[in-house]
Amino acid sequence: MATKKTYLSCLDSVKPVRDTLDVINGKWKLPIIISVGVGNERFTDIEESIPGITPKAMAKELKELEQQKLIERIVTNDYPVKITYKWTPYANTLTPIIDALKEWGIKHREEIFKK
Amino acid sequence: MATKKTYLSCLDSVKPVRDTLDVINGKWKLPIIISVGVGNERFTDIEESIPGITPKAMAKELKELEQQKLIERIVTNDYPVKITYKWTPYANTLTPIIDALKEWGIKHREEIFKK
DNA sequence: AAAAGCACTTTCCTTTTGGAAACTGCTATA
DNA sequence: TATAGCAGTTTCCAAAAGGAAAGTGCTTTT
Repeated sequence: MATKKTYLSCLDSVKPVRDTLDVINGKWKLPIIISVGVGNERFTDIEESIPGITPKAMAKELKELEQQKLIERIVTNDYPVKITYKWTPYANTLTPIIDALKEWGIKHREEIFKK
Repeated sequence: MATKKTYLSCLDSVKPVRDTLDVINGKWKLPIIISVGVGNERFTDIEESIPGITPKAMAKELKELEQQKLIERIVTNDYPVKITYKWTPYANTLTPIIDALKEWGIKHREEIFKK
């Protein structure tokens, strides 16, 4: 009889982690979420607050974040038309992730300079 | 006088978050870390425990995780030579991140099915 | 002797990501 | 009237990521 499946299953963790990564992956999604989170609402303000981002990346990522209901695009029909971006309530659920990533990044930088 | 810098700075958060993302980015790094974390030690065991991964991706990501001192590659000079992969102590510092991503993934899936 | 297991590597190819630069159409300000 | 600001779009291109499939060299099991 063939011996099989010597490995241990880790799908309980891997699957939900991958579901999350599918939403927040990429270089720019979390920086944009953070920038909007601190109060930047206008396209150019968000853009200028994130060093290195291009308007092309901005537009693409903002569209995806809108579809995922994490960022809301609001058009006010005053003169002139004003476009603002805001967190949806659902974006708040990401704060534990952002905090964990931020804390690790700070410690990691210390760790690197220590050596 | 020109009015400038209407945006709010978010570099305090964006920079460390990006430092972290530079380490754990990509589709496979966290799944591999999780798999090794639950006790898979052999190349093929890790590979089989992560649906969809190829040996090519495995080899590349394992090398990077080794360089980053998150996974240790251990060669035992018995007959036959045995190669095992293990968490370094530093990998333990990632658990808050993994937990946060896992929890969000579980809730997100519920959220999607609710609608 | 043949087949299977282990730990990978190699080749080929497609898709995705990323960046630079210029451009658009509208409005507001100097 | 010219310039600047806003919210993007478009083009071009290079680099990176991702996947399928086959191969390698060694060992162990049947």
